[in-house]
Amino acid sequence: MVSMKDVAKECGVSVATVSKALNDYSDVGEEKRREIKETARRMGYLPNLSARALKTKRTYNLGILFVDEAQSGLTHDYFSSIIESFKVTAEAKGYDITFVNCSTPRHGRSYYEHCRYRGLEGIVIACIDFYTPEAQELIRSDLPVVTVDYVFDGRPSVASDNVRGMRELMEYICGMGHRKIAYIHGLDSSTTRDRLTSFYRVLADYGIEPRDEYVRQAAYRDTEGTERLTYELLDLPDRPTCIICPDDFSALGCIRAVQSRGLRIPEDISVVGYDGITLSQVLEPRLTTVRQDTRTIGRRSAEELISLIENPRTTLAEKILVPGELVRGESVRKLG
Amino acid sequence: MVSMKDVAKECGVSVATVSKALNDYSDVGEEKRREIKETARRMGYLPNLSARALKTKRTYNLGILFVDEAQSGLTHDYFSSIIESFKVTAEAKGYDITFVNCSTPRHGRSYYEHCRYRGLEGIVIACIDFYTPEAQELIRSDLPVVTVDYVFDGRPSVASDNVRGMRELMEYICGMGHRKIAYIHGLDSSTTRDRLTSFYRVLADYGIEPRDEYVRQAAYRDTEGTERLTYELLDLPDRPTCIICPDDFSALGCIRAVQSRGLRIPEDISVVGYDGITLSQVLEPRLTTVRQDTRTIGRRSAEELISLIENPRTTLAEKILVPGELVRGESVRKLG
DNA sequence: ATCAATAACGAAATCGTTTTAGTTAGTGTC
DNA sequence: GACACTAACTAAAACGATTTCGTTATTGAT
Repeated sequence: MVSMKDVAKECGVSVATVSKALNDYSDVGEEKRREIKETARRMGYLPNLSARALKTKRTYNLGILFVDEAQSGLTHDYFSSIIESFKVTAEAKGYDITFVNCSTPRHGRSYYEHCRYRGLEGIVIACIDFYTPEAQELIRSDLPVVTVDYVFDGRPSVASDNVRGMRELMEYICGMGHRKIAYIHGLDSSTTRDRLTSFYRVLADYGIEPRDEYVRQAAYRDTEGTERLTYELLDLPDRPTCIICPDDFSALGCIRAVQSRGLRIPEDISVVGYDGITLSQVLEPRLTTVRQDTRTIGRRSAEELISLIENPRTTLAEKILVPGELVRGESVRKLG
Repeated sequence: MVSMKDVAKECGVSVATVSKALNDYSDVGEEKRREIKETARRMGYLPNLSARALKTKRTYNLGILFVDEAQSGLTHDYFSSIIESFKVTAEAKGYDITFVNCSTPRHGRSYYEHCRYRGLEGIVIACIDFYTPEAQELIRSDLPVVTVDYVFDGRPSVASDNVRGMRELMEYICGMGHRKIAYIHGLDSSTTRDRLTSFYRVLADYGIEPRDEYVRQAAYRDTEGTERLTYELLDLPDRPTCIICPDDFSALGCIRAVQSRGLRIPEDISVVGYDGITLSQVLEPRLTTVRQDTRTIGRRSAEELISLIENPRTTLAEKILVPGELVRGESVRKLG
């Protein structure tokens, strides 16, 4: 590998001058600067990041913590899209992205230790169990951290506005005349709680008495669980006219159940999802859902994180809420 | 940050001794070694990767090149699963994974230059256009490289065995009595060519005359294209009894078309996909498809790459073929 | 001519490791 | 007691950049 020393020798100057020329310091002549830059290019010089990082403490490397337990991480459309958008934004600003090692390697380091070890300048955390001691250590640490869909006091976070999203979805459903609305919600998390809150509020707004037997719980993306619970809902003496699924993917389970009972969507029963992933719009009928703005969530996370790194003193908006968008598919029937 | 110097001072020894103790060199006393390791731990010492890399030229960082043009990268189930598996394997061996920057940042470096700059020790390449000059530069470079689903002479690659996979699928379809088989194949690539080869071979094996009007082309994962082509196939005077889609996801388009013509799967027409992603098994009816072994593909890619890095002299198997597995769903009807 | 200011460059220290080549002290042998 | 060995440690030179503090030469003002 050709180093600054080589370039310096070639140009007959010192390494200091080469460094300054390449970094556009003011105290190097216009002539020399051009010559040095040109020979560096010609010789195929590439700066050595390790050496630079050693001096400057800057690695221009961001970490992304993202646990994929049982296929629900990288192969999870919602989070994958967020990551993709995060990546694009960060790269445009000159940062690279490294996965935070989570399969606890031989050295047995914690997330935090691993981030320090790897020299990551900031971390975005998404799609993990935020309540493990290890996760908490990282969130509370001195490293710049941005969390996605989870709010920790005093730390910046970017989240989908589930309160508003579910409100819009519910108002649409109620506006279509539905009064018997079932909600198969996801496992407990701030996301789930926000959506539940809106679910009950809108019911109240419309003067609808909430019914316990209409509210069930399944894991996100669990098609089998949602399928099973749908059967239960369909077997109710007074069955709902609309079923809200935890998310678009699990809605597939709901759809299976409905179809195998010989019912049609939306003629016999309405079904809605949440997320707005591509899948939801290629189903027949097109699913009514709330599209979460993953582009913006990813982009804002990156911007926030980088700003945190580059101007540590700045007080930042601590909680960024990104609104979703109601997608009126064809899976909700107008009643009455 | 606490460095070796701090640990050395605390223990009253030299940095050299600390380094040797921590790296288990033989010429440091058992007593001292234990003491040093213990104080290092107690003081929260973490090795500085940049400094180490500067000396040893080892970063324990692998690159993954993976272009996500128009949502077909990270949000692509097949490749996402491969990456996930690659990641797990590599991390278990002490390596971290960094995305190779592909959105050409301000410095305007090529893939290769970026890899060198970032100090990546090896690269796995998947899901990109292998025929760009930039990609070729990287593939032909002196960096350890493993390609997925693409074979370049003399360089190691890991690929799904599409020849065998399509053969099994076709033999199953023919075995079910189908003779009028349409194939909507993907855009040209070695994967597509392998599958086409098997498609025609099995037709020949069964003495079936290939019919041009049954062979169409759509982009992978393009539901709309597949939907449109399905209409064309259904409108044929002598329409096929079975349609092979480019992949599971695009099969959704095919299914839409079939359903909106009022036809049923598999009673009126059989439909099969390829990939075996989760989606395919939660559809109604469950899709007949070929499950590609993403776990193995990812794992072998990582093993191959790391072996290439750690024992550069070793001559390795240059092309690793990973067999898939026929998944007999419910979407192919038995004829006759 | 003198002095201060500036422009353009270089020497050398530094970042935190690794590693080579010693050095020192202790042990065993004859 | 002299010798060779070994065990256990250290000093110091890298690695490739950045950056501080000089140094020198030139310019402009007086």
